[in-house]
Parts: sequence; C-alpha cells; structure tokens
Amino acid sequence: MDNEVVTLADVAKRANVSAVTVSNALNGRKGVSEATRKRILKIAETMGYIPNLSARSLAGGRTNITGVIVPFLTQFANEIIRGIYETLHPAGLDLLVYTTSDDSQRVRQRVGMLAQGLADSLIVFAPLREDRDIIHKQTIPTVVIDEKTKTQEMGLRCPTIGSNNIDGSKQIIDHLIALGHTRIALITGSVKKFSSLERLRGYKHALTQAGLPVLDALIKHGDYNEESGYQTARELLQLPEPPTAICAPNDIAALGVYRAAADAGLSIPEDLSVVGYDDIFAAKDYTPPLTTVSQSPFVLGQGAARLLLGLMHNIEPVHQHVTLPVELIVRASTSTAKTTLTGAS
Amino acid sequence: MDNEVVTLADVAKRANVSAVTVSNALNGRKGVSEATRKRILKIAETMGYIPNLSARSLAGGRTNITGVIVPFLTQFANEIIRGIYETLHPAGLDLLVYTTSDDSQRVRQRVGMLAQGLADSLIVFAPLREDRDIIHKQTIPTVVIDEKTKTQEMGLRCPTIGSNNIDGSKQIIDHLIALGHTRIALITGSVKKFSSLERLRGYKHALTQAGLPVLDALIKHGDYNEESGYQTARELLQLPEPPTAICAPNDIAALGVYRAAADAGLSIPEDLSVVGYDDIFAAKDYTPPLTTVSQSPFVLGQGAARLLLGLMHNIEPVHQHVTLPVELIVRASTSTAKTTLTGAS
DNA sequence: GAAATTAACTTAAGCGATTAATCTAAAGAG
DNA sequence: CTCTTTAGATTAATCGCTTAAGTTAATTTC
Repeated sequence: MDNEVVTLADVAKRANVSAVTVSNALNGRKGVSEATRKRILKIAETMGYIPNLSARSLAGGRTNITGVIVPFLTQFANEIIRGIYETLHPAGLDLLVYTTSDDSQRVRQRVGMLAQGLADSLIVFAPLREDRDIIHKQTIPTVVIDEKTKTQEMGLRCPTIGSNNIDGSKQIIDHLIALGHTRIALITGSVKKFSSLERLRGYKHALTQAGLPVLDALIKHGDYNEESGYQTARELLQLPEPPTAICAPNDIAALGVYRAAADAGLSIPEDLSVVGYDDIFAAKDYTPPLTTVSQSPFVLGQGAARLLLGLMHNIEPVHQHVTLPVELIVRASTSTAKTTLTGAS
Repeated sequence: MDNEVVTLADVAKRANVSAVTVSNALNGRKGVSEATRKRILKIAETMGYIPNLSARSLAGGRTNITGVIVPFLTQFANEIIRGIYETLHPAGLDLLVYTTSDDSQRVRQRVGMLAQGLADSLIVFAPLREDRDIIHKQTIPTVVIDEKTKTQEMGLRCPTIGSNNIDGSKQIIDHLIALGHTRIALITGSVKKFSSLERLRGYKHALTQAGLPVLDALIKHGDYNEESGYQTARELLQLPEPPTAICAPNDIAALGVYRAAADAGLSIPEDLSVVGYDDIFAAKDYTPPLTTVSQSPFVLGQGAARLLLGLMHNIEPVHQHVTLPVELIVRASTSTAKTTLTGAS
C-alpha cells in the first residue's frame, strides 16, 4: 500500500478536486484559490506525490531539466559539469548528464532523445561534425561548448562558448620572448583538433610580431600523453641547434619533456624552459613547478550555463560565440634564456 | 519540414502498417515478418526516427536507461561513473546521471522521478539516511554504493557494494608495525562517516593484535583537506612523545602532514613515515611518493554495475553486500622507524 | 478436408501529465 | 435588476508509445 505510486489523480481524488486543479496548484498556475492550493499542497505532500517526468514531458510541460551531453567523462568534462551545475542549480534546474562514448552514430540519437523528451534545454560539449545537423535542428535552448573555429564551420545556430587558444599560445610565446628566448619549439596536439590549429596560429603570430622567424624544424606534431611529449622533446633536443624553450600541448605531455630534458642532462629551467597547457591540479607540484596556461573548465561550464539561462529567458546573446580568456600561470619551469643573446632589453 | 519530429505513427503511415507493427519491428519483438521488419527499419532510418523516451517510459516500455544518482561530482564519483559506464554500455544500457547537491529533501524526489519514469534500473551513491525509505521502496533493480555498516543500519533491501575500510586501515598499520613503528598516529576523517569509524576499527584491531597499546593521544579527528592535515599533524608532532608514523584520512590531508613535517624540520620518511588513503593520481608524484591505500572508484562502479546486471536478469546476488578489497601501495613515504626499537625481527 | 494452430497484423485502451475549451456561480457595471 | 466579467474549477482531447485483445489468412494435424 505504501509502495504504490501516487499519481495526480490520486491526489485529486483525496482532495475532491479534478486532476487539473491539482496540477495547477502544484505548479503555481493561476485558477486555484489560495485555500484549495494550500490544501492540495499538504495532501500531495503527505501522500508523497512525485510528478512523473515522462508524463509531464509528453504532455508538453516543463521538466526543468537541462540535458548535458559529454563524449567522455574526463576530469575536464567533470569540471565543466560542475560549473554548469553550480549555475543552473540555483535557478531551479536539474542536470541530466548523458554520457556517450563518442560512438558518433549514437550521439545524434542521444541529443534527439533528450531534446524530444525529458530535457527542455541542452548543453553539448564538443560534438562531432557529424552531429551538427541534429544539434542546430533543436528547438529547445541549446548551447555548445567548443572551439570557435570548429563551431563556425559546423554552422551551428546556437550560441557557443570556448576558451581563447590563440591568446593562450600567444601569451606563452610572449612570455618566453620577454625572457630572451628566440629558439622556441612548439609541440602541437592532435592536428584534427581546432585547438591545435589555433594555438599554432597564436605561436606564429607572436613570433612574427616580435620579428622572430618561424622555423618549421621547431614545430612538431605530438599527442597529449607523457610518452609523446618525451619522444617529441627528444627529437627537438637532438637538433643541431636545439630550442631553448619547449611548449607542450598540455601539462601531461610537459612531463615527458621534463624526462627528455633529464635524459639529455639539461636542467629546467636553467638549460631549457618548458611550458604546459591546462594547469592541471598536479602542475604546481611538478619539479620544478610548471609554467602553464590555465583554462578553467569550471568557468567554461559556468559560462555555458549563463548563456543557456539567457536563451531560456529569450535573451539573445550579444555574441554568438563567447571566448573565455585564459591565464598564463608563470612558475619555475621558465627562466631567462641561457645561451641566446637577443636585442631585447 | 525537415525540422518536424518523426513519430512512430509517421513511420507507420509511410510503411503502410500500423504503429504497433513499427514498434514491434524496431524493438525486435515477434509478430513481424522478416521482410516487413527490414522495410520498416529502412524507412525509420531514412526518416530519422528517434523514439520518444518519455512516451516509451509512460507506456511501460523499457528505456534501457540506468539512472545514476551522485550527491556531488567529485573526481571519485566521476571514476565510479566511468566504471559503471564501461560495464553497462556493452550491455546496451545508457546512463542518466542525476546530480543533486546533497540537499537531502531533493534526493528522494530525484530517486522517485528516475525510478517512476525514465530509468528502469538505478545506482545510488552514498545516499543519506533520510532517503533510505524511498530507495528500498523502489521496484526497479537498484544497487547502492556505500559503506557496509551504514547500509545495514539503513535497512536497505537492495544489494550494496563498498570497499573494505577496516582492512585498508589494518594493512597500513601492519605495514608500519613491520617497519618497526610503535607510536603510530591516526588522523580520522569526518566522524559522521562510517568509513572513518571502520578505519579506526582496523587501526585498533591491528595494534591490539600486535600487542601494541592504543594511545588516545595518537588518535586525532580531522578533515579531508590539506589544512586539516597540517594542523592535526602539527599537534601530533608537538606531543612530548611524538609519533614516528602518521596515517592521514586521505592523500590530500597527507600533503598537509608533509608540510607540518617540513615545518618541524623532519624529513620523510627518515624521521617520520606518512601514509595516505585513496591513491589519487598525484600521490605517486608527491615528494616523496606517498604510501597509500588504493580503493579504486572505477572498480567500485564496475562492481555496482555487475550487481545491477545480475539483478536485471533476476539473479539474486550471493551476498547482499559486496566488500571490495583494497590494496596497500607502498612508496617512499614510509620506512623503518628511526628511534624506536622494538622486539620485531 | 474440417478443425486447430500459428504467423502477421490491426484495433482498442491507457500510461500520467498537460493545454484548450467549457462551465458555474459570484461580483461588478450601467 | 439584467448583462457582462471573472475567479475557480471541470471536462475533453492529446502527447507518443506500449500492452492486451482481437482479426484474418496461411499452415498444420489426423
């Protein structure tokens, strides 16, 4: 008896009113006297009524659920979700995180399922190209977290948010140049990723602006793991004219660079400056602590959530793409260039 | 036109069959000839039909969705979810992660919402006492991830899984005793947590078994952050007879112990052995690398998922509670006790 | 070869909520 | 004192799907 699921009708019967009245009362709609509303609320409470989301959604009501679609549950995604949560929760919205390995075929299904049903708003993190159509076909408020370039190319009609990779890269190079470096190597991440292209762009731009040459020998394509950082750094350090600074695609790969430097008998930062990217938790505990660029996934999530809230209140965002600033965190892995003498003050 | 949502009825009309036949065909139920099935599948595909989960769930069908309820999105929870995902995904089940800050009032609602609707199975991580009733009232397969003691007390009727805190603590102490330590301090975690009590139990048990006294002065209540580890360790190190080894409630707090040791001019492990708990990613990169107990949240998630799959196939689990073994990871933060001389070989 | 199965579908009913369309009585307008 | 307005509630219709209960024609059974 206690085990039965309580429906609107049950509450209605107990309260001697129609189901619609109960619905109206519970959802704060008008057309119910204050007296009955209170009575109904109390009855619903004692009966342990819990609205059936499926029914509500089917009937076209608000579910107050924001669907979040992430390809993988990484630490990064996790922080994004936290950012979204902290922003949306106070607004009375709940999160339904849909995890899909990136099994592209399925993502579109997921989006559709959420959008057609349970969720009445959507945040999608780094969707694949194949899925662009289904995303911008959605009628519910949707925000995409992704790179700017990629997004534009995808022709998304919903606002997007991402962090400023070009500037992040540029800040790194500017910092190194200011320290007197002229032979600065860049290990890029996956060439399939637009973030890599953007960072490369920032790299070239900063060098050119400083009047320094862009040397192809100092640009290597790598990956995001420690091993790749190690291998690539080794190659770089074996060049006839090795770089005095190496920029890794992320903090993990930077660890590989550390190892390669140790192998080569170079000490950081005296002989070689190293810069990472992401500012992961451990970066400050590296030996030496890593100079890196902080792009806060938490803030990214917050930003996406704010955009979404705007959309839900029918406020068209000022910009279709929001670029979040990044911050260069200078630690002990970078210092004045040793051998190179430049005209810099 | 392309924007319209395609329903079962739409597909049915196109295929010149009834909606029920389409439903049967798509869900692999019998009563449909192979020829029509294939035809329907193709039509549904081209029309871009995506089933409406709300409708399906309302009508009593399987959604193939497992609801996961976590109080907070921590790294730990994240890993649990990954473990669940890796196990459930191959079985064709999708995850719907419901985040609720632990706003107890709401958790019960969440559980009910998921259970009544979208999800046809449930995994709940560390529910509060208040929510026990609603959880064990569920009729859908449910697994709870939590401490054993707490679970029993809660009178849950669904299988539970947790890791062996008593043994974890015991392994630590045994290890330290084997190294010749006799004055071993324990910083416990929150006294509200059963895990803390269990670890305390393991601590006392191991000491007693070795014939060593349990000294109240060496048991401090602390918290899970670095600062708490620092403060508590300071107090311990200022005792007239300071401990030669300190066990922190987790790896983060252990970092605080490191700091306190440095302040006191003690080097680890020569002057003081330190042990953490959790084996977080960074623990192996501490200076010195931390001896700790690894309780894999990933494995916890996997275990919960397996229990759930069993339940879904109507296989009652052998044990109502599964205790996962933990593993002591010995690194460089522990070594032979310096000053103390015991009868140990 | 007439009765009993079986395969392949179809029609009917309903899940639990919502919105739209009515209805009723009390209050206000002229 | 009749006519309109409105607050407070109700009934009807639907959302997209599934399960239960037919229906029809082809196949088997002895």
